[in-house]
Amino acid sequence: MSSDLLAGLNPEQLRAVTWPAQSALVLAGAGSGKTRVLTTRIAWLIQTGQISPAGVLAVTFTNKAAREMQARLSAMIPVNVRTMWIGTFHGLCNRLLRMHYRDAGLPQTFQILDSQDQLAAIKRLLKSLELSDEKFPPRTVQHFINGNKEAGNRADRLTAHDYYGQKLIELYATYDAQCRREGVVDFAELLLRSYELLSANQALCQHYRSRFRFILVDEFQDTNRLQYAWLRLLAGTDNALFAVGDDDQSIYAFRGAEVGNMRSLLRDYGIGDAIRLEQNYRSAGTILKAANALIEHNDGRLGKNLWTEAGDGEEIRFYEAWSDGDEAEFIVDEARALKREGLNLSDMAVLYRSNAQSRALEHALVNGRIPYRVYGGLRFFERQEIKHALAYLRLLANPEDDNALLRVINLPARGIGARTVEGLQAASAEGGMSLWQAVCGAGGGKRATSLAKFVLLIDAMRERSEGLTLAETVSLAIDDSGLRAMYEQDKKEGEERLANLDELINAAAAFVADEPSLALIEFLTSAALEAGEHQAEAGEDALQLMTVHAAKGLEFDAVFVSGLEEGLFPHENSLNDDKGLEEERRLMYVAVTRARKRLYLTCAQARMLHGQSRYPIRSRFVDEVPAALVKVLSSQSASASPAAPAAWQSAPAPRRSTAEIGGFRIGQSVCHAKFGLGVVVNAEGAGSDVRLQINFAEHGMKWLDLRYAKLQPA
DNA sequence: CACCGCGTTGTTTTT
DNA sequence: CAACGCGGTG
Repeated sequence: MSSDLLAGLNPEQLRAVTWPAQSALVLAGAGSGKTRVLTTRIAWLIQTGQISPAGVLAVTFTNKAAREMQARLSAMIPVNVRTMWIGTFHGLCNRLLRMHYRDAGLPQTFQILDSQDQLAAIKRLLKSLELSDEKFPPRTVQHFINGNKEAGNRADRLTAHDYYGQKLIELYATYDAQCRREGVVDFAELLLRSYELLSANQALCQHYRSRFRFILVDEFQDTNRLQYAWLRLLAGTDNALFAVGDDDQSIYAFRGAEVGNMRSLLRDYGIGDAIRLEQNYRSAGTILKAANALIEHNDGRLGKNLWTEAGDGEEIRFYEAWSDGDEAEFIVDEARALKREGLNLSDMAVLYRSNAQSRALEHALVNGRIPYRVYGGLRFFERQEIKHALAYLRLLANPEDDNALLRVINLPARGIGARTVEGLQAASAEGGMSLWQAVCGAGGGKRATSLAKFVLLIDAMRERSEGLTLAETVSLAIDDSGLRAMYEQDKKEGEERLANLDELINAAAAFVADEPSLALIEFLTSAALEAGEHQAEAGEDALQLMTVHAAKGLEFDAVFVSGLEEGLFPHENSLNDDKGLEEERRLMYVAVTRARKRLYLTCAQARMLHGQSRYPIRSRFVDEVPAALVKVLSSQSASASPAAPAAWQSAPAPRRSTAEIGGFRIGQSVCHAKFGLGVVVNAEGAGSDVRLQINFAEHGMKWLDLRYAKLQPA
């Protein structure tokens, strides 16, 4: 009964769940029961007969979120979730393109390029066009292409005002031609292609419009322009677009997310006002007050204030360490203490701005014998040995896949070197054929022997794989290609890589294809689309380490937000404009709202970065937390400059609490007998052996040894 | 063709 | 402090 379904919802949640068949924007704060609202609404729509399961279209950003939604739904109502279209934008577009590959102008076996593959393809293209990657950095080209695809622009619709721009457009066009020839599709292409498929094909579009009367979108603040256009296309004028998001948690603008889509949605669909979910079920009051105060510093918000029925709870703890090592040791000690108090390590997280920061933490954790687990970094299907094995499989499925061929034509080494490959590329460009065709057509000579052997190898593999199961095929590819033998030779990393290859065989064995005859194609697709969620946790209770980005959507009893220093968090590359700074602040907001009971903020007065010591000042975000909510924990630095809460509430001007080194501080103006006026920008050393880096007005950057240099404050 | 060593260069990340 | 890319040598 629907009464069961709706039981326990608060009034706002209830309003959102039972919203009539119209478009809506739900502004869902952190910990306000967003996923519950989304899934309950789907269940309610089905239960009240407003749609059939096949009429559900629900879009998420990660596969994990999609799976969670499916799991919760099948727990709520007896329904086959496979009939529903619940998935990521890319997953759903893939589904669409597979079903209508002819209309979309794609081969049935089209494969998906992940970002790595795309970059490799672009590098290859630049090389074949003899463009220096200094003038055309591959990453810049990649960014240009993806940015334009996400704006819905094909190369032929672009115009340039200068030579450089013109070249980029040409590159874009040539890249697309290359992808078409090879039968591959990048991530942005999945979206753009399915957008074009629907907008060019009235009947098809109408079919889906009448099917998906209710479209639900999660994490709407993270959608880009093309994704919003795609949603609008499917919604047409009659369907209800139900979007859930939080502008304060928009942390992916750097890769094209448009928070502005939230305002656009209100305008485009004549939605009077957003439904606000502001009651928080996660964090203690003090933590929420801190989060609210912090995010208040941003402009142009849709506006929202989190509150809770729970009490204030504990104070927020702030610790300013001497060094990054000291900071890490502090965290280790506190984690150990919390564990003694009965908290599981897995209910505690250490968050940081960038991955490089995990090193110092890991070092201290190993020394302190605290088990930990680092999230992020290399994912399963991105590992090189896995990529190599997949490349052989892709060649079996489609020998025209130049990317795959180049990856493994000489791996393991079989006497086909760079010069030979260059020759092949020249031949393929000249003859307008794929590399595989060029390999097959190579003439006589010594080189041709090794090339002919390679053709024989791949063809033999394909023949032998006939009638085999997917797992057997994967295993065969690993063995026959010589990959296994190659890694068996490798003393250093071979063992782990072999284990991963075996894991790949296991994954293939567990893979269930929709269409058995396409099992290999489907397996390769899912490898690209789900680069591999982090593997199932080993049983051990471990402290969780991850970037703030990776922590979005998660929650922990205790959270350490570390490295709160200007230049690190907020990151220095974001300090140039207000937009960048505001995104950093939202990142901080995400970090703070991960904590249920206890929140630590930590920073260090000295930090190793890029092999150099830096002496940063405390992050402005620390100062944006009201002092009354914070308990400053004593440290050695506290005695040097007593950090009385009142003292660090003198915002907005950041106080200089930099460590002194040799009587000088970073940022200080100094005067040198010979070089004149300058500013201290960096320092290293200790005791009497101190060196300062100084930017002199007249003489530029210099390192000076304090023992010899005659330096005085200016 | 393969390997070694030097110099450069460093965000965040899902699909 | 790393990881990666390039250029030179065996």
